Amino acid sequence: MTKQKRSLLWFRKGLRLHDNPALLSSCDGAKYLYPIFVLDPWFLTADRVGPNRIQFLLESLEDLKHSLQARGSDLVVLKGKPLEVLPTIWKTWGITHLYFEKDTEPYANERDGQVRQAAAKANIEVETPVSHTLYDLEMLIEKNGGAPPDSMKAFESLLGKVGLPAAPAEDPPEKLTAPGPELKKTTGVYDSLPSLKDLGYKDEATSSIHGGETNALSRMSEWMADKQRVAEFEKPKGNPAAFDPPATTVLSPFLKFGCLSARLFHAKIAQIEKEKNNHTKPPVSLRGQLLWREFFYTVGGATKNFDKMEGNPICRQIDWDQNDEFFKAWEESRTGYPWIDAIMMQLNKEGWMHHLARHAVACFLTRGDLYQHWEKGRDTFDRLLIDGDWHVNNGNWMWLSASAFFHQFFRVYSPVSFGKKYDKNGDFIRHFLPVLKDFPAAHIYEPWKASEKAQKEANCIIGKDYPKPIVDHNEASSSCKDRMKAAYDAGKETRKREGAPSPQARKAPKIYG
DNA sequence: GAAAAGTTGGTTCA
DNA sequence: TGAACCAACTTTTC
Repeated sequence: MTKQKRSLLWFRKGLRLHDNPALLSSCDGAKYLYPIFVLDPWFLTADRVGPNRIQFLLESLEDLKHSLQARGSDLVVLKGKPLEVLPTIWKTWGITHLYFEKDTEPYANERDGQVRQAAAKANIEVETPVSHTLYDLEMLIEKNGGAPPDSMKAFESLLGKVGLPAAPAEDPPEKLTAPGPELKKTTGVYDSLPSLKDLGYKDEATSSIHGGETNALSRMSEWMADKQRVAEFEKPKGNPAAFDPPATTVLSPFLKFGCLSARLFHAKIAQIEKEKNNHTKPPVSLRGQLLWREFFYTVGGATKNFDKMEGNPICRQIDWDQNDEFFKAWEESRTGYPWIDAIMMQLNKEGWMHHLARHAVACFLTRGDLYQHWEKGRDTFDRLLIDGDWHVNNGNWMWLSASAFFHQFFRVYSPVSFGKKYDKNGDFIRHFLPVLKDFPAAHIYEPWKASEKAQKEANCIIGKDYPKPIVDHNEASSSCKDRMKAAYDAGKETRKREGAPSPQARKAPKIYG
């Protein structure tokens, strides 16, 4: 007689019921279903993940729990290293099958490999469907001849061969497989979800963006109700200074945690594109934004040392400075450039900025002004962004620092003109840097140029109440450009000497489990 | 091998 | 507001 099927459904990302193939398979023919989330202490330190993202996660878990309960199921949350927690509970619950969504981040991949091994030893069947990305990345790499595409153009032509992404999975049944009776009686499970404080966080969350599948779906519907806006979406034309409301969808945090399925979002956009004769196209269109995410996932998953400069075959080797004063000033909104400092305040408070605002501060920290290493800025974003995503974040930092993908290092954003172009009056600065709010529009982007009298009238003395600029942008950017050119030239010499990395050398490291 | 393109530059001048 | 110019990278297209 065969054993009764008892499914363990391990949520990590993919915090949703819609388009969730792992959920469907786990219910299929099962006697009991045990849905869990494991709070891994590796993530739960303020220097690795800030309170805004953890709060967003907790809200997403709360929402998921309610949705599961509404369908006769439940969710329990445990704390500990997955490799220790999982074997304990699958023994206690007599688990026969384990389901979780595939995750290609290095930490997750390593962790999941070990979990698979432990599961195999315990005779547990494991199934890990792809539902975080539009495509199975392994398949994309294979179709591309074993190496990742190195530009968006190449990626688009690869997608041309592969076709459209699969449709989202069907919705789960109204009545899910019931949880086993011992689900909540197990040692170590949280009766109700822990708070930030319970998890050891001293600071409160300050973001106005709140997590969960319910919020994700309503935000998406609301945004897409205006079909014309979807059809005309053109990323480079967005306004980085708009914050109430922002110029983009702000769905990225929901995609990061899988509260929203990329495949569902893609299908909804494609539907509108079908209805409209005129619509923008990738890479600038709204659908194109999902393709950028997919591009960075594909390249990031198949490039050695993707999150480092050294030993990274696609990353230019650049002689970045190490100046902790500069870096701290950037991180703590003390550069003396209001446009830059206001964006960094938004990052700290909201855990989200417009894409172009990210460009402005990333360029300023690296090739534009301060010549600090992109890895340091990457770490700050990774800690503070609610949507902080390993693949996308690393990819974009290499892009902005002209280390990979983008090479026109002589195009530098001005920390004064760029913001002014969109927000002449400086409302964005006034909101996020209230110390400057009384400066007239003529001085708000360059308050150090205001006379002593004007500074007094604005109740803000530059050098005392708000810092003077830490560098002269014209001097700094011109020196940065010279150094970038020298670094590029040196790299060219090296490549000539050693030859470009062969496709073989660029072959994907085994990180797809 | 030359020309054009590359999701999102800045400044100046009419 | 838009065109010309700045200085000049790599990849793609022809």
